[in-house]
Amino acid sequence: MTQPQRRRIPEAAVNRLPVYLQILNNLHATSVLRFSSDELAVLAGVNAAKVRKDLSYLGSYGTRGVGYEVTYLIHQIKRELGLLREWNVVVVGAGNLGCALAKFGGFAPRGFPVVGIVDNDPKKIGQSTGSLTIGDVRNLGKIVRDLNVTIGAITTSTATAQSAVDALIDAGIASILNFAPIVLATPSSVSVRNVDLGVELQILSYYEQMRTEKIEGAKTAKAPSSVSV
Amino acid sequence: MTQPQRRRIPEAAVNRLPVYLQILNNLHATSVLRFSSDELAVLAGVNAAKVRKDLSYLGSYGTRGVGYEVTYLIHQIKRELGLLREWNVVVVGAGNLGCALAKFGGFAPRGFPVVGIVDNDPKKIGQSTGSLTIGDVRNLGKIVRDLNVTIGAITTSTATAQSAVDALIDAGIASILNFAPIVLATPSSVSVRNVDLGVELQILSYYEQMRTEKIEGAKTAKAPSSVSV
DNA sequence: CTGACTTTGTGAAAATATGCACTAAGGCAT
DNA sequence: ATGCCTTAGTGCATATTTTCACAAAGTCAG
Repeated sequence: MTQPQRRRIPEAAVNRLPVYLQILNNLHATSVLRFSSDELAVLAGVNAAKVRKDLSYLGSYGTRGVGYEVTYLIHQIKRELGLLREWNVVVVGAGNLGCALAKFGGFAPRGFPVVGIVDNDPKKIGQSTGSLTIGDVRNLGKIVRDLNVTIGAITTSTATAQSAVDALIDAGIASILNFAPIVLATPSSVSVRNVDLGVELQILSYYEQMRTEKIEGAKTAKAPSSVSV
Repeated sequence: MTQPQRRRIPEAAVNRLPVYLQILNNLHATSVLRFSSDELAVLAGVNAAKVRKDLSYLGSYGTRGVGYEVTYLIHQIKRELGLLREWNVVVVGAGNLGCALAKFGGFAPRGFPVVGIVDNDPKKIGQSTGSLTIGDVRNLGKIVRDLNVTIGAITTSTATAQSAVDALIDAGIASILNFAPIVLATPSSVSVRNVDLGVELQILSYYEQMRTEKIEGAKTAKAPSSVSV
């Protein structure tokens, strides 16, 4: 064992680190230099002990009696999340959403430049969207190789989403952001994050209904106040 | 206690029910009449015991030795999630995303019609997007009352998201779908679901980095294969 | 230098969630 | 009818996550 032995961070904590990072970036923008676990906890809407435990997975970067340094912690979270480098993204499916993602410049500055977009529709292939030209999904392997892509975003129709993910996996992609409302079949070595507004609305519906019933009858419903997707 | 005593469903199960529903709707569309917990488990990418336990929170609606009826289970999940009625949605923030949500007809048929959209920009107020006219955010209270809105979607800039949520809460809204990359301050009686692609990409980045390191060194990284937001 | 005060880092307890493995029930062939 | 086969429902063990509560470690005033 030559390396400083990287701790495996619990999944629940990994899901919160980007939120902390977001907040710390804001603090930094407003010239705040230091923060305590309590302050971050309030801003993130979580328990202070949870903040400390989450941050402790990164190492012991706080000072007792004082707190944490904003810029230093930002660096440590970025290091842990792999944000000290860029990860190139390819979009599969050049519909409304796919083109919007390709045009939207907001990801490049955060380290996730969209470097390619492909479709299977001959009418779309060759057209341009933003600064990109829509490629042929059959060339996905070459695109991934040539442009050093590591993340694939699926914005196809539901019907073609599975073949899109198959193509991405064939091309060697192991990280997928899926916008199609379908559960993709993937090997366990591949990470998939699903973004499905329908699912989110239905979850809200459940707790809304609980509240409605509670008012009418006398039930006990406890909804999670805030959930990060 | 007059009612048949509604069980409180664990949060983790609530998050999965919409996924099951999605799959069952597909099965129904392909004329499948029955399914076993095993079959649904494969399609949903989860453990069969988990499927059975999740479905058992709805009641005992399966038949041993046979399985579950597709249409009956669809009905039961909808009932539990509160999807037997419609929930009206108002969009706050008439930018690209907000207008896209207003125009996109995909939510109305799933029970979440977008009935209003508002903004604080005088230049936008009065213009139309899809079949809706952009209203003044200062009239939110009236809009919510008149159109019987229960869910608010925040698609404003990050800077105005908190005032948007304050306005929604003032108007009596308790279910919020937030697209702004910020943690909203809300009373605990309000449900918030956050949709933040930056967060999703950063989580993918973490596991991608783990894989990369694993290949170079000899580490143990275990990424969750698929996660529903 | 000392003692009061603050805040981290972390064991340990509590709460949730998962998954195994078995029992109970129903269908179906004989 | 009988008995085999299948699959739901669930008790229980395990794993994960959250929270508490306190010792350790630092700052700072005097």
